[in-house]
Order: sequence, then C-alpha cells, then structure tokens
Amino acid sequence: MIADQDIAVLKSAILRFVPLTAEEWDLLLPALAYHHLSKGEKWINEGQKEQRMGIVLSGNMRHYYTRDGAEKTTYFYFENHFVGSYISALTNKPSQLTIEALTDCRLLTFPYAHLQMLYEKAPRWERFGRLLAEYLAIGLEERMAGLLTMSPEERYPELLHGNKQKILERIPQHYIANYLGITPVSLSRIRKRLLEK
Amino acid sequence: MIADQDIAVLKSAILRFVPLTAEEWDLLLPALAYHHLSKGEKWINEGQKEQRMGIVLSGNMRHYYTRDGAEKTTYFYFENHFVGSYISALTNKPSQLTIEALTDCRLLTFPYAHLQMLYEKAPRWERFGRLLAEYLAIGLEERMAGLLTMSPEERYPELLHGNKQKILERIPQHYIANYLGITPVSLSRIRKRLLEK
DNA sequence: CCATTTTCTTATCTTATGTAAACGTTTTCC
DNA sequence: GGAAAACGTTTACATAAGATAAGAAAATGG
Repeated sequence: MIADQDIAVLKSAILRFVPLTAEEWDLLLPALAYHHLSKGEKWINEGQKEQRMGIVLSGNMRHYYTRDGAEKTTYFYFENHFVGSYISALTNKPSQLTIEALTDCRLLTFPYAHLQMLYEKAPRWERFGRLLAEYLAIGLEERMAGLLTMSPEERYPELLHGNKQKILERIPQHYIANYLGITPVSLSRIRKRLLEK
Repeated sequence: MIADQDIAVLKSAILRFVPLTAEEWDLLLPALAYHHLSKGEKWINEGQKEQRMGIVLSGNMRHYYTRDGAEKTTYFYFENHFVGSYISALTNKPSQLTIEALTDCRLLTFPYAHLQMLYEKAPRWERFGRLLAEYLAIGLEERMAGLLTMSPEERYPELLHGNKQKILERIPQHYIANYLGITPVSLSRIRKRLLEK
C-alpha cells in the first residue's frame, strides 16, 4: 500500500539519529500514512490541532506565522526533511503555524501521539525523541543567532550559498524576502547592490 | 560542602521535568559543583568549550553573541533557571555565546558529559534530557516567533508585563534594548511614546 | 563624601526600509 | 494558444531607525 522505497526514505532519516532493531522499527509501521498535497495546498492550518508529523518524500513546503493578515515565513522544507508543527504537538496547543505546499508534495506521516507512545515502549525511541528535539533546538538557535546578528543583506548570500541553493532558486523571491524578514522590493534592491559588487 | 538547600533547588527544578527515584537522583550528586560569580564576571567565554551546565541559585545573568565587536543579548537568566551553553555542549563545538553575570551570582553546576553518561545509565535521565531539549526548543520557537511577528515597540511591553517584570526592572535598559534588537536610544524613544498614550 | 562612571534622555542628521504604483516579463491554466 | 495571474524590478515618497553627540540624573566606588 505504501511504497517500500518511501518507507525506506523515512527509515534512513530516522536511522541517522539512532540505530534501531527491526522490532523497534516495526513499532512505527502501523502508524504510517501517505499524503499527497497539490501546490498551494495547506497541510496544517493555523489554529488547528493537526497532530501528525512526517517526512517530505518529494516537493517543498514552507511554514509561516500569520499576524495582522501578514505572513511571516520561518522555514522551508525540502526532500527528506521532517515536517510538522512540532511545537504544537509538544505543547498540545493549536498550531500557530500554517504549513503549505510550495509545489506538489508527497509526504509520509504518523501521529505525534504514536511517537509518544513509542517513548514509553522503547528507550531507543525515547532517545530518538531526545536527539530530534536537540536537533530542532540547534537549528532554532542558529536561525535566531543569524536573525539577531546579521542584516538581511548579509543573510541573503549566506542563504544562497548554503547547502540548498539549487532548491532555493526554484522558490519565488517574495517567499525568500519574507523569510529574510523584508519586502520583495527591499530584496530586489539588495540583489541589485550585490550585483554591482 | 554544598548546602542542602542549594541542592534542593536543583532537585526541584529537575523534578519539574521528570520524577526520579532516590537512586537515580544520587547519580548526579557526585558531579555537582558550586560557583560564585561577581557582577560583570563571565562564566562562559565565546570560543571556549566550557562544558558545564547548571542552575542559577541567586542573581541574574545574560548571554550574548559577539559580532563585529557588537554584543547581541539573546537571553536573561534568573533564579531557578537552567543556564549554560547548551548548544555548544550538544554540538561539542566552541561556544558562540558569552554568559555573563549581571549581578553577583551563585550557581550549582555539573558537566554536560556527566548528564550524557546518565542518559546511558538510566532511561529516566534520558527522558529528562528529552524534555529539557523540548522545553528549550519551545522557548526558542516562541522567541523567534516574537522576533519575526512583532515590532520592538510591541515586544517591549510584552516583556515588561511578563512574569519577570520585577527582575527586568533591575536590569539596565541598554541590555533590554540589546535583547530587543534595537539601540538604547531607540528604546528610549519607544518608552516615551508609550508613556504618552 | 565627592569624583567618576554608568545610565537614560533628547536633538540633529543621515540612511535604509516600507508603501504604493507602474511596468514588463514569465508562468499558469482554461 | 491566449487570457489572466503571478512575478520581479524600479521609482517616488513618507517614515522609522541608526549614528553621533551632549547633557542631566543616578549609581558606584575609593
């Protein structure tokens, strides 16, 4: 029903954090579900308690906060990334985030509650949970340090020359501007300035 | 050697995350050390691999990044808060952060490596590690959402009316301005504007 | 207790950014 | 294939923030 190769993608992503025996891995299998999202479709809506997390098999997504009608993009998801309103799942509060497909997307997901159940059943899964949370915290910390210590003009080239440049090229610039916390107009000015150098 | 009541403060902070048997708790005891810091003293220096974490028994501290000679404060620590360059410990890289005492401080600390050892020895401690990382991630996420979706003028009153206002009143405003990501001059203008309302 | 340092405010000047609008180009999708 | 929408850039203008300097008030420390 779910393609073996899709399951293999998820498995290898999890094994990057922690080794699992076949028995431990099998505990997750019954919870898996496959999703397809069309471009522009929202997977998780603000205010909603979507309690699933998963992995992006193909396509890319973004998540954003909405405030006073304005969207603030804070993350892009690409293939092989874990995706979900993890904080909403942790706090069991409605998501502040909206997660949207920027292109057609294929996802493999499972309920966060199932993962929590695995924490009780198997220490190895609890370790996975710890390492996942630590990984998330490291990413958030780096992101915040960048936001606070660098200007948009400095952050933009860093974003472009990171390990995602090929994918970012396919993302419309107004999303990137939004991610940088500036307007498309301002990003256009920055690009012009950078070209002149 | 270490006062019982100081140990009790740490114990209760940890028990807020996870219940521990007496035996499990005792595993941490031999690693504990007491520190005193004078006002202005730095506990962790940027570039250094200080691998301890701990709890603030009394006093308050801040941590900041340094870039181009400018400091960017990203956190204040108060009594009963865990303190440390947690990300540096997790990644085992030199700290990007400097942690400084804003007043005379009393700390109770232990090596992060000891905690990691406890992860191996006792599943309950591993659970503590997971919950601590999740707690950290939640805090970082909220902080970042605030940074991105609110202006300094909105963030300042929220900071003041949070659960820390009494302590924040004792912290010089240029640190708070720095935390908000603005100059002291700008904060002064914001304060004036808010008073006029 | 007085000199020094720190803290906070105010004023001026400059610069960067957002808003709004216009325009050409590209992409999307009936 | 062609109309409509989305996208990226540019301009003009208003606004907000940073830099800098100066001064008053408060805290600190010898």
